[in-house]
Amino acid sequence: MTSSVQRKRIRKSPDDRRAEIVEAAATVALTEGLECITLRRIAEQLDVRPGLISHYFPAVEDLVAEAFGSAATAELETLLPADPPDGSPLNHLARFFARTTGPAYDDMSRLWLNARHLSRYRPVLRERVLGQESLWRGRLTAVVRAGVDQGQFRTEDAQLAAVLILVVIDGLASHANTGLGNHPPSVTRLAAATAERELGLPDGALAPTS
Amino acid sequence: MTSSVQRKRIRKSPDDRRAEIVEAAATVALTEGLECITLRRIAEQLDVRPGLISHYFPAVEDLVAEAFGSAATAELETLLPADPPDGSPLNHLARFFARTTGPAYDDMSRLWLNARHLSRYRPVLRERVLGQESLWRGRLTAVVRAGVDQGQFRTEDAQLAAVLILVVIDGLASHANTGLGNHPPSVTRLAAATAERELGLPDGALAPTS
DNA sequence: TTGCTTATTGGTCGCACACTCAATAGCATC
DNA sequence: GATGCTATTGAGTGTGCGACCAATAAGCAA
Repeated sequence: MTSSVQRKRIRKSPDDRRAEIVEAAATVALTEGLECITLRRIAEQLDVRPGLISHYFPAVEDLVAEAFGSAATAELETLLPADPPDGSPLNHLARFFARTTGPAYDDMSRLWLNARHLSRYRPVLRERVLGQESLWRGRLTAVVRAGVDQGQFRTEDAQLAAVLILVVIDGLASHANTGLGNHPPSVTRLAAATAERELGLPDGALAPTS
Repeated sequence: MTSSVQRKRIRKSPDDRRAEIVEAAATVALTEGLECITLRRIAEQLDVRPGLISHYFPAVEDLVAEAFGSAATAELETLLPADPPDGSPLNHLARFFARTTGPAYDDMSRLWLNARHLSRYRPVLRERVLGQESLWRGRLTAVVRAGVDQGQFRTEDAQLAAVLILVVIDGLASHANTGLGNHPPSVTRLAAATAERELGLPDGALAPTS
């Protein structure tokens, strides 16, 4: 008959709970960074006990990888949906470029930086990052290829062009990350020009001239 | 008369000790990452007690910033010496490009990634990163400007061109970091072509055609 | 040689972390 | 309403971290 107050327990199906945990972790990853994914932090956010997180993810590293994968997949689906909605490849690419160089992409670009760095120490995360890179590259390559097929783009190697675009975007993001921040639009314009040239597009076709 | 064995103490001048500590921390930063700069780790490497490190750096964060600054400055001095040795701006730039996209730059490129990410949480480090960015940008801009003056390069805005080159290099490094690793030389070539175009150089002037 | 300054130590504190596991209570099923 | 399965808890372990500080010895100056 100890006076200890017992905690109200809410019991959920393993699938639901797992999904909840991953979602919470993905949110924390995007807003605070992957290293803030701790048992305590996630448990607090879900109002459960740390032990429960451990129960579903015996090793935190697995949860970290899962969270990154979840966030990256969701973001990619927004940027370049698998089943292309209406619009030409040029439209899709222009939107992709505009979004990934815009402020709405800040969190995700930070997360990429974060994940790439951390993946040096965490093998499980590393695999996920490689997987996502390949996914993003594939998706973008498909768009480029479609554009070539429709005569909108002209390039020798679609995949190579896609990688170049990703490299340039990552470079911009990497620089922006410190907060030199929003480099003058001129840099973004120059980066766009690089992509435009590679795809045989006229100046300003991908992003508005500043 | 306790039987505790007393440690042999080696007493050095504050300046020497400080320099020693920063150097050790810079090495750790380059090889293991900035988060491995801990009182215990650095103390162990120098064969002193953790308290001593605290004595010189009451806040570890300051040591981290110092270590990054030291490593970055040393690297820049190697890549783009302040007092240019013999060689034309084109030579200097070509060497800079070759080195920063080569394997010898791996550690430093990882460190940049590391520092940019960490600077999100550590204000002191952040300031250092911004300072180094400005330093690198300035140094590279000077080279570009010299090349323009000598008629080797042709570009409207030297600083803008310099930033674009840095962005492309960072993008390559960021990608390479995960270990997709050494992307095919073709990507590097494409990146070089971007810089060449921006500087009004013929194809292959900056880096050998693959 | 003696004395004094101070660089260095050793010990300790409090905190946050991941991980473990027996006990327990929520809930689907009958 | 009773039963059984298991999702969830509570309590605890051990590790590594930054920070603090009184005591101490190294080595310079007198």
